[in-house]
Amino acid sequence: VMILRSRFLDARRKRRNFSKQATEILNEYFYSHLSNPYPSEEAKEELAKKCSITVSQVSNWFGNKRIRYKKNIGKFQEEANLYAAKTAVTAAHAVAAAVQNNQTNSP
Amino acid sequence: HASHQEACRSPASETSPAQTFDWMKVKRNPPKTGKVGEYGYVGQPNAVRTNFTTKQLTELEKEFHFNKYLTRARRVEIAASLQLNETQVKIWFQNRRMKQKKREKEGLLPISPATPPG
DNA sequence: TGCGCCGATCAATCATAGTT
DNA sequence: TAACTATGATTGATCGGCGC
Repeated sequence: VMILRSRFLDARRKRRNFSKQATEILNEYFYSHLSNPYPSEEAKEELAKKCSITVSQVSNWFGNKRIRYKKNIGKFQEEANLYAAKTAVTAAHAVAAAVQNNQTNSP
Repeated sequence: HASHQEACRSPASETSPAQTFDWMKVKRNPPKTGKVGEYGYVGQPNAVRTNFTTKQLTELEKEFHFNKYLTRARRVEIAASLQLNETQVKIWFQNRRMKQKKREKEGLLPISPATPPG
């Protein structure tokens, strides 16, 4: 078993978890697009900027998230409901704002 | 099988996290990387990911630096000398090119946070 | 009709960070 | 401190689309 792992011992070495808010942003996107969690290149760039990470890292995050989610959906139910509720509130606010905006400046 | 739950809905914000969408059912076919015999394909469809040895990777890397693209002839030579399928060599180069491109892209933008507000 | 390439993704695994 | 889990990155290989 001379599987020379030495080739790795250089990159994956020091890994840093993303900031909590970055993960928050990524999860919000993921769960609010659960029917099709495949952000476009543009969306990835936007997420990358908001999270202060690279586009590749956004791609890696979604790739890992999708695989791990479908591998064990049950394990993510709690998280899914959490973000579902969160986005629901956000959506409600958005609607409220839209209504407000509609009443104030709309022919 | 088919579900009949979507009538009208916003592009975002799902209401039932428990739903199983098509992307969750996606399954990749197992690798058909069978061993190459003198009589053509032999052996079972290697159902697992091949682990290239350091020697193979070193040679492939060396060749890559010489040529980013392979000719059919060169591919045959390398595959034979490294005990790999022509397909594996072809795929390795393909992935290597993508990796190279990603590196060039990464090593240019990240270091330039020049982003004016607005 | 087939092949190689691109771009995106899958899926398994590695090595580490965080938790118990 | 050890054992276990969560997570970011890597990579051989697949999928769909494009051009020749």
